[in-house]
Amino acid sequence: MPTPPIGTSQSYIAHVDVNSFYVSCERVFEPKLENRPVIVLSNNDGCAVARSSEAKALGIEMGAPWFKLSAAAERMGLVAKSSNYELYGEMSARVMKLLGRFSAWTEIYSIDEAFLGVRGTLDELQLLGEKIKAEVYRLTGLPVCVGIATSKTLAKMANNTAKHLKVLNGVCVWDRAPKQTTENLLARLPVVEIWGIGPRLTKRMRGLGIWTAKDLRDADEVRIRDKFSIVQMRTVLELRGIPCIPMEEEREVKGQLIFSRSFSDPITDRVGMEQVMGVYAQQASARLHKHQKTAKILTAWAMTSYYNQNQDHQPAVTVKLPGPSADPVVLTKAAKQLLPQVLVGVKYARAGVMVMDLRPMAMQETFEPFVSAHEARNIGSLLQQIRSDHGVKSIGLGAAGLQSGPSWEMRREMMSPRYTTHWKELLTVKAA
DNA sequence: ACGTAGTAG
DNA sequence: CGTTCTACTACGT
Repeated sequence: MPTPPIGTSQSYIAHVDVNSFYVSCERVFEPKLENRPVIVLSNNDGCAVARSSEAKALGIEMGAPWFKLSAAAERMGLVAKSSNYELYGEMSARVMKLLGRFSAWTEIYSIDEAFLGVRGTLDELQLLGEKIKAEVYRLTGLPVCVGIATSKTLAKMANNTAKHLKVLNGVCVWDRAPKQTTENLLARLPVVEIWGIGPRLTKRMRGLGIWTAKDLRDADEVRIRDKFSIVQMRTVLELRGIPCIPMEEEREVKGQLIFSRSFSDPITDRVGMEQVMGVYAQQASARLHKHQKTAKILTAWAMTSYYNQNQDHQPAVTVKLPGPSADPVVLTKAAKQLLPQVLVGVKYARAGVMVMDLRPMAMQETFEPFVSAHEARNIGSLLQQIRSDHGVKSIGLGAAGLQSGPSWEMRREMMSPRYTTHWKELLTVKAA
């Protein structure tokens, strides 16, 4: 008697992503934005980072600078919103929690995307995709598309197909479509549209006669590895439906943390830069404390605007900390080592602090020859405690602790209320 | 070990 | 005048 088959159904990957995520979040709380061209702007209201389909139809590109759009916005009926990351972060958490109901095996890939390990017949998978879409919409108000295939790369491609082909109603199970259809799609899809293939690789691939997803899938994978790298070889196999990019474990903190921002007004002096370094270093300290991590290396940098070609300057320092640390005093001191390189009178448009080589904060009794006096007295934890009780702006060291917002604080003139995270900004509903 | 290139969202 | 921010992997030295 034959043993029963272990899995009668194949293992698949579902890729779920929210349509125009930031715009959709804004629409949940402001339904009059439905069916209108809407964009969400980057920090400082600099450029468009999310566009509704109507805005895309107006020809507004990703990254289009607001100063070039603002004049014509009213005539076009275009609505712009400043980014409200607190709102998006919270909506994202709701979606991800919900997706956990459909699979115990999920990978949160970005703020608005997740991969889910799923099984079933092709028809069952179709129903599952429809169910996911309907439930996310019912419980969060956000529209998603679902792509299902045997590899992550194809699942992404299926999702993209679901977004573009209206007849699919937002769900595409790749292997369920007629062979002829998927072959045509691949033959028409430029390589730059494939996950992992950017503009540089696209150019090099064209040189080898590889223009479409079909060309790449049918290319010799060993040749691809030799001409490019193992990453692109995996892409070739993934396009053939062979999973090569595994589902990743959830990582609590990444290998590095970066704090960087463009300024609303450029910084031209050492005092200003000193304040900025203080703020970033303390933000870094706060995040490290929150995750109970320490860093061994800190890099601080500043740069002039890319568009200011006659004044190009990018000072940077990398500092090996005296020992693994999350201490705000240690980090601030390290970040300020950038200052001697800062030229007075040069217009710095942005700056940042990056901490690397992160590792878990040592337990209490570990031998620590490099502990500073501040650390020994636990000032870092104290600051962290006060921040969590009274808000991140309640306390800080030196110039970074100043209350009045310096001139380089973020410009966010069109920001929506933080509906879901601040009691005073709750949505008001009026009964007719 | 560290810096650079390339990519994603 | 002005064009986001964060984080990864691979590779070459």
